[in-house]
Amino acid sequence: MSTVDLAPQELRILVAVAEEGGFSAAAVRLGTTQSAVSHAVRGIERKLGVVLFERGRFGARPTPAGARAVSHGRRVLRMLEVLVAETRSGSPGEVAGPLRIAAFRSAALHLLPPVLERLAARHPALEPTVTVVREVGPGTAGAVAEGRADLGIATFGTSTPVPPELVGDVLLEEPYSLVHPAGHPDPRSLPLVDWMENCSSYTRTWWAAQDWIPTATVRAEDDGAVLSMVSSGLGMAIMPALSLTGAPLSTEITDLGPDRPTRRVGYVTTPELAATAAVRALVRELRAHAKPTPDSVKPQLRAV
Amino acid sequence: MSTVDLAPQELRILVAVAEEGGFSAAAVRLGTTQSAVSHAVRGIERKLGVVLFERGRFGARPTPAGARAVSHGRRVLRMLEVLVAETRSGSPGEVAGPLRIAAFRSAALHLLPPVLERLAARHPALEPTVTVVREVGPGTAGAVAEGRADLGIATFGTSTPVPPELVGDVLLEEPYSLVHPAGHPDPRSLPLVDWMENCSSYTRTWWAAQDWIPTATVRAEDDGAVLSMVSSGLGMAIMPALSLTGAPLSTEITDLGPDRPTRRVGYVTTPELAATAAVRALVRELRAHAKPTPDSVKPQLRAV
DNA sequence: CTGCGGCTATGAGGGCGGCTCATGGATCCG
DNA sequence: CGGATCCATGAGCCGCCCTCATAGCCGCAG
Repeated sequence: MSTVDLAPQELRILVAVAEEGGFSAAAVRLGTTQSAVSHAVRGIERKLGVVLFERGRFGARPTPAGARAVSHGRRVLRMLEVLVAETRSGSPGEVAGPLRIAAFRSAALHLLPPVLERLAARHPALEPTVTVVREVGPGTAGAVAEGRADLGIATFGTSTPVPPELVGDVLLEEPYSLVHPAGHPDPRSLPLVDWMENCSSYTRTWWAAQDWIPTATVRAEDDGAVLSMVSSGLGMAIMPALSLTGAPLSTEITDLGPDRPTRRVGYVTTPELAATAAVRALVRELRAHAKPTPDSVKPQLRAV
Repeated sequence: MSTVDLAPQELRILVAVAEEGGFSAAAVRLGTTQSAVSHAVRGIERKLGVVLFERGRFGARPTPAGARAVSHGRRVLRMLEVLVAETRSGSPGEVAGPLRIAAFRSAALHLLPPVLERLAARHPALEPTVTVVREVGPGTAGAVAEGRADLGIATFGTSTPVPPELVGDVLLEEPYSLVHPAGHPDPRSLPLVDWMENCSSYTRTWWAAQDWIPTATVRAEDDGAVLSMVSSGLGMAIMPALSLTGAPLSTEITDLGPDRPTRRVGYVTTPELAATAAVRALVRELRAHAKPTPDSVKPQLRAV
């Protein structure tokens, strides 16, 4: 029956400690004392009856319970921001305030710019921020789930399942193509260039059906590096369309035919932010921009 | 750049003032003084730079901005509850805490009991509360949208559209049947008994296709009153199946044939609550109980 | 018109929570 | 062993929020 109150300041302390990895560093970030942080964390732990951080020489690491508290806390803080912003703005059509977007590299470079441009034209008071997140491990969906971003541009695949507490939709399904140095006599003799985020779960099955395999495989840092290696004549690569927009003239792109592998790209957000005017506006622009794709593509995530 | 903090207590005050319709009444509900409420509201308004309530002899009514603040505030408070509950509970499979359900009368009486029984068996620590809400005007969906309930059992019809910021799904489609006093020689000669919530948008089109119309129409308070009037021989009625479960033996029910009108009953909740373990558990039980209905029924609400 | 009974607004004062300051204790490192 | 770098803890102070008491406003009844 003991109803527990967590003040916004307390939530900020939790988040800061988790992100800075220690009480002292968190205190610096918050412009307060290490002592205040220590007292506050202790008080919160007593209120909740749960230990939230493991303390040690290293600083402080969240326990599982602490991790849950932090990620919920970030969301609550974000909702409080939204409350203030949407309460202040007179007309409901008026959208303002920050909007944090997490995207993998090629989406941030080639998908988002035109969308954000039109979004800015329609809602000048909106302040979008794009953070590039490696689409490995938790990826962009993880950034959203932990409250570090409001909306993520993600690839929907079996390799990294989307957390069930998120909602989202597929925006487009894009094909992989073969890219190789322009005018090369025998592209198939070149080594295949791959990169970390291309978990190849998309392309693995496709390769299995082919009657030839590349002579060698080279790994690169990211898809941009892959593309520059290909354009330098160092190899060939199988890359998704988004990574190939703006490919240099020294490369040649050939379609892989009807059985080519594809990947689905979409957005992910938290349920509470999906109701936000800012997120809705961005989703609207994203959908409008991705219109070319037939909407026969089934959404992967359910309403509830 | 002034980052504004709203303490949970302040949010509770906003919500209480909006729901009680005045500062004094809100103070009573919160177990504090009218003065504290007045000071708090003034302080919040100064922090936000917006007038949240119109004051008058009548008490206090929220301005549009105030209404936005209140509805966001309720959600933030709910999220704080969730934070505490999920931080404390060790395993994520463990569901506990209050769960507020809004349902129209016949659903509360005939649909929910078996569902809640199985829910209680599976999650003993869950404390469901059912509130009966008239399915007129905003109805159960309104109760959910305003944060007074976590989940609503609603009828999906054209008459009262569901607010776009909610999510939900259809659970079952149930037929209307004719109910009349048992053994009556000519039921059609009896007056038709109708009730407020039966907005008749479901049945109107059906009546239009019939070759007879009832001699007279009587209005009753609710579907329970209608049923008792019918059983007393005072009239006949067109009622949905849920209202007819447990109808007394003195009534007779006749199917209306293949073209009978039907209505769709489902659940409605807010996106942020849809991610909650408690709501998910309830939805799971609701779906399991409503299984008989073919799931070919398309969901009416979208994911975002 | 005047007193009464609803409201809310406002000022003064007090208690308590959260902050700072200073210090202590633990642990690693050279 | 001293120093560095963490977090913990106690004392004291300050500000916020609450209570109490009172004032102002309006409608209503006699």
